[in-house]
Amino acid sequence: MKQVLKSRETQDLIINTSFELFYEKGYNATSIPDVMKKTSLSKGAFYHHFKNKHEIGTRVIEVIIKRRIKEGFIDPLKQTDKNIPELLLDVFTNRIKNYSEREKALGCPANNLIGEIGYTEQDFRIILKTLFEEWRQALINALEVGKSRNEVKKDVNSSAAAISLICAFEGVRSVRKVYDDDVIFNEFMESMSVFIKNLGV
Amino acid sequence: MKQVLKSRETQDLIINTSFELFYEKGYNATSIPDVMKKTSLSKGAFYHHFKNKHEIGTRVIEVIIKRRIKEGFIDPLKQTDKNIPELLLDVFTNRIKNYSEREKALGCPANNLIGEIGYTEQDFRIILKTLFEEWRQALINALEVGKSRNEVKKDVNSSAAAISLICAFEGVRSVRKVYDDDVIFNEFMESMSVFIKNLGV
DNA sequence: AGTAATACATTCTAATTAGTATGTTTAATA
DNA sequence: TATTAAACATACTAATTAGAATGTATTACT
Repeated sequence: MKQVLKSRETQDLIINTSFELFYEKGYNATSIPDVMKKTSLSKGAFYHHFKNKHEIGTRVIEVIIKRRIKEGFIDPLKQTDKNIPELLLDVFTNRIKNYSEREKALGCPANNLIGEIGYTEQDFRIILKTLFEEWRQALINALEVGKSRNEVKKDVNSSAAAISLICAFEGVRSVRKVYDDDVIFNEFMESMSVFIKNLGV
Repeated sequence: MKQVLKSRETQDLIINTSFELFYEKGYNATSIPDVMKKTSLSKGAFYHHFKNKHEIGTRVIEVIIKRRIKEGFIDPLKQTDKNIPELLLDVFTNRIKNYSEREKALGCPANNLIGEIGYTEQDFRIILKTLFEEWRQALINALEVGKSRNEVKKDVNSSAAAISLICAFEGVRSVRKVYDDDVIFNEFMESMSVFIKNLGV
């Protein structure tokens, strides 16, 4: 097999496996031997491709977590031909409805990582900030389009509403982890729906 | 010094120190030696008073985290002589305004712990669930009192609104960790205020 | 074809960890 | 006051960890 391809494949395997373990056990509770045991590769393979644990942490955020949020939350917001309040409702509630039991129980990978960030690991914070900022801008843009088409009230503070939507969503995924119960999601969606309708004209 | 008093004092010191380190570095990233170095006591002292790390984890949640949420969020909700929407606004926004830089940067201790919970550590989850449920009930009760006094719309789903308030609050403390910026809190409070006002008649 | 570089595997070290076993001192009790 | 038990401290073990050093097979290059 071609070297560049093989190398790429191995790196992807390590990144994906790391993500799975970070998601299941947390970043700090996952060791490099843990990861490499699951890949059936050796420790040598890891340190050939990555400098240290911190580097795989950043790679996981940059590659996997970023992709998940982009595909799941940011890209769908670009369908600005749709009615904006309806689009928002759809993005935030349908996403929740389609979560697997595993995703419900384990919460949001990005949010879990944030929970683990203290004064150390500021690098992770910076990358996540950029990602959240992109998400926030996509929401602001959608709301502004909505205003211009008279689908969203003119007096809505788009930036504030955008932050609130993100916070509420991240919050419910945390709280749902504690409850381990679909009632939480259902009641949250009801309130979310009221909140979004109140943004509309 | 009396033995029971001395013992109690030492346990409190270990619990408080553990909380501080769990809060700053996270539960998994904090070791027992870390804690005991900070108390200036020995490892022997720790294992004389506690069975293992898991036990100090549960004690920290039961004693410190529970007290913080009770005093900061649940007890204030019992002033049901006040106008309910105003009370809610006060509890949720004033709390945020008074956070220290440290508390802003480190987020909510309960939420951080939730982030670290995976399939393992289900014990932590159960204790936190009871606490959140108490919080939720206090909110539901306040909203129901508000309805009975015609301060809150009759068609508000109290349970759903309660969950949303909790989720939004936990969410903003997560997101604020990422942003490291007061703008987030200010905009969140604006949206929170709109949401709460929409609950009122 | 011969040399070099890459992709790993194996082996090692040094540090850190949870937890135990065994002291020693201080306070309680009979 | 003698005995006991509690509150620690010290010293240990065994496992796990991050990461380095070194070896080997495979691919790339000249």
